[in-house]
Amino acid sequence: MEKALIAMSGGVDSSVASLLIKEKGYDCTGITMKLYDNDDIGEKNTNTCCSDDDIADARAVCHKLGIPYYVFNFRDSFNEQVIARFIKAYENGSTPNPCIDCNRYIKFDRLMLRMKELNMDYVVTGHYARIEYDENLGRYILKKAVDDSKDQSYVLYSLTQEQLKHTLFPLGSMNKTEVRKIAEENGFINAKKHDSQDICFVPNGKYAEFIEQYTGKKYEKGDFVDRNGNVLGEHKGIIRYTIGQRKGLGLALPAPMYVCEKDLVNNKVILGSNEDLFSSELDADNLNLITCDKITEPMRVKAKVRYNQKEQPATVVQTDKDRIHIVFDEPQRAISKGQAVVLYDGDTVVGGGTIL
RNA sequence: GGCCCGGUGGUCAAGCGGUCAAGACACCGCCCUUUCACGGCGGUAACACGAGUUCGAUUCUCGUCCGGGUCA
Repeated sequence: MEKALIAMSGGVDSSVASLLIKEKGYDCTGITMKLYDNDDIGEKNTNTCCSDDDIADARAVCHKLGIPYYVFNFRDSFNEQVIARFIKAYENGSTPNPCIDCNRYIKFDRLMLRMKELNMDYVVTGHYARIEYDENLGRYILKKAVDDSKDQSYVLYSLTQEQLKHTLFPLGSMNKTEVRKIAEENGFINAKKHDSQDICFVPNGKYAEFIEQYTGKKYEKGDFVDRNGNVLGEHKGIIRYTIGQRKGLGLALPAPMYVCEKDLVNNKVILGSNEDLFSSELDADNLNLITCDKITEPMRVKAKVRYNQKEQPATVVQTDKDRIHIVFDEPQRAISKGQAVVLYDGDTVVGGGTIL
């Protein structure tokens, strides 16, 4: 009997994933990764991912399913691989996506290693995405979820062949409504729990405050300037802004202005109109390709530059071992350094990288 | 002191005789969302003061007060 290690957050999705995997006959073990202490982030032990409540929920579900349950302490890895990168990215003027790093370095790396050490076969998560083995390619491929509105393939583009081979996403072909229904039918305690949102380790949504508190640093104020260099006001520290941002500028202007650029050297934030945000090319590194080893000639794909965006037609070229260059058919809004570009061929994830 | 310009929500800023007094930014809720953003919906909130003209004044006139400019 194949052994599955199920990563449970305490939410509905991973709970239902556990049930489905168990029904398929795997030898299951449920676990929750302890990624940080709420004390670390100045929060009460409620309402955040990995809180005591979540652990209790996950444990209750495992109990109901009759499978063993453990908590793994991954605080150190999470600190180094996710939180530290997150902070460093903002300090460098980028806009990080910590969920992607968490998948890349924690769930499908640290956790997968542990799974292997335990002589198990699969890591199971509640992600909405599909993994298939393609005979023609001789490769595992990652595909979008059947429920397009819940598709999470974007945050999984970094998975390697080895990782895909040892991963199961039981919810990939389910609708969210079905999942909730199954949870209710099975009397899961979290059947009606709301979906997660915000950065898990910044539950109040104020990431800049989190960074300042965590690092003990203060990020210098500076000028907001327009594209001609005219000073429009004072910004509250460059980490607080991302490309395309409109709200939170605190400026009284006749028309909406958006963050177009961040000038770290001069500590300036450049503002412009919405139209100023569009551009049709980008470079990305940190390349991970799933459907092939290498893009040998210009390739037509659909690509997206943010999680919540529909794929856009584009042409990709690989410019280096680790790099690609993309030209979109139509200019895209607010392409932001640090976010991921993910390439699709229909429902299949070709690969992706980090925008430079 | 003389002359000129201006005083509309927390901020910026429309309106210039009859408007439920625009809009933007901020703020507060909600929606969207496993990132950050964008976006959508809703909410709080203003015509400096006094006296005139007028059926009616934020809008016209005159004072007062307060800014800013300018001139000897």
